[in-house]
Amino acid sequence: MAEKKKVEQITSMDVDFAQWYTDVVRKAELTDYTSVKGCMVIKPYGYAIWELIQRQLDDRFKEAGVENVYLPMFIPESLLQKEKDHVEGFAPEVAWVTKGGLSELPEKICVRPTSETLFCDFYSKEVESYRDLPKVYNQWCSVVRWEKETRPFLRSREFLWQEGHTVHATAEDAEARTVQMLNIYADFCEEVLAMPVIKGRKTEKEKFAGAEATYTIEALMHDGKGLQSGTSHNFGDGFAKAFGIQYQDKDNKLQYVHQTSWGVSTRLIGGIIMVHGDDNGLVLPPKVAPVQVMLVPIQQAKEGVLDKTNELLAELKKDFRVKADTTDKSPGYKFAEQEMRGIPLRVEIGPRDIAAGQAVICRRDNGEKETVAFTELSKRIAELLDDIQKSLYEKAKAHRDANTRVAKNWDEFTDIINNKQGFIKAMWCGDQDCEIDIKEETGATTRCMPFEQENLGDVCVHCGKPAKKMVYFGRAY
RNA sequence: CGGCGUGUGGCUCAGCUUGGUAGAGCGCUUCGUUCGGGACGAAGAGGCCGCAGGUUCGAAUCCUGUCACGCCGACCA
Repeated sequence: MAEKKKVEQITSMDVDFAQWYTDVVRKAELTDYTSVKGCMVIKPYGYAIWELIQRQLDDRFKEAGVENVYLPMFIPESLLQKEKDHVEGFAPEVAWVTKGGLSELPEKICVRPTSETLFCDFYSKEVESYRDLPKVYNQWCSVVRWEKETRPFLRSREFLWQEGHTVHATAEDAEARTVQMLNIYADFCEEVLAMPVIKGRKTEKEKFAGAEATYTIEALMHDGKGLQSGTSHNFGDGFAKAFGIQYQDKDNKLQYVHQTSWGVSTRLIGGIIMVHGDDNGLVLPPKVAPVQVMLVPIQQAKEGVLDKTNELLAELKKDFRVKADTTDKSPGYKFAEQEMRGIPLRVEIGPRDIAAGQAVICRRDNGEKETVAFTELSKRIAELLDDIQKSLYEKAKAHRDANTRVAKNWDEFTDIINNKQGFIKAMWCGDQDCEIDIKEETGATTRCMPFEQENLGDVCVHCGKPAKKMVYFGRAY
């Protein structure tokens, strides 16, 4: 039998998707568990992905006029409680500090689950005149939410994210900023993460605690479940009234500001894994791959092989994130290892190649191999990385489209949920009780009311009352 | 918070039913041979069996308690 010896094979995604995910995270060395439940070590390779996300997203923020700041991780209880809906939404998952050193604190302090209240407190002092507006601040930080069930990247008790918080003079300005940031997220996901997303608005039930409107980008994972990948909230003047954030306008009248907030987290890494990964492990889009090209010398003890590898490494380093694997492992081991880590391209350099003045390039996404002359290597690698980036997006989009179905009536809806998974497009009456019934009966939630509405009929898919909106439904992470 | 499950070298696990000086594979170290899809040989290092009580001459093993982690639900990025 030509059966290869498989050392510690990962679980197939078709057998058990959740186990597959856990295996990939562990074997690709993205994270490790710690002695605090739900808190993970993000290992160098995983953190490098986050740094690439951070850098490229931050660049887009800066282009959009965003300034970075840093606020404390502690919020006094009294401050958290100023906005009623907000505190009710977050209270069940807040971690509290009750002691400082050996003495009880006079007032409990919470570890930020999100920083709206701190920003509001800050803005109430910072904003006086219409000339002070707008303020477009963002912070990169971690937040803590005491979740019951945790999974690496998808739901941890402490996670890394960015949270933007803005104040504006008018409702129109706030709305424009909310949508602008959602568009930045969507473009980023599609162009950098190769992850297609649906843009839309959350229902009243699903919106952020304290928000007037929540916009979202929703992605479909390989197993047919949805992932809320980023949100942008318009707060109107609700927080401003709770926190007394006012400015004097040109007519010398006091006005409340209008606010927004928006965020994406390390959950995006979970999205990358579940959108692009396969049974050989992680598959990284070149734009977020810490190593885009791995050089693998074959018979590296032979005269000239290592020299050529190092020569190519030095040359390619100018244009790509490239490394050479010169460990003593066998080539087959290295191949499998690099596939597990999702490295987009592998370049094999052996005695035969060197004699012929060429190398073998192998793509992670489809396994295709080709031989390329050393002189053409850099050019070809650039082309291939570009092509992989595009192919991954196309493949993910094709998968999402193939798993997005229209349900015209309740029979169709339940059939899809029970037998096919994926997104369901259906008409909805807009009634929250109906939304709750749908969830209880099927486990499906409203993912969003997409900006791009289609008319699929006149009546609600569940209750038959007149339909108000076309909604994406699905089971979600 | 409910259900299920698991805690034994770095990892995956066996041993537990029927108590008697702690095992395997992988990984790791050193040396040598290898190298085009997870190579091989030789010699080594490494564990008070999650924790605390109890039973016993004797506990990884039996009893009680406790903690932790994982998965599935409900809640949530």
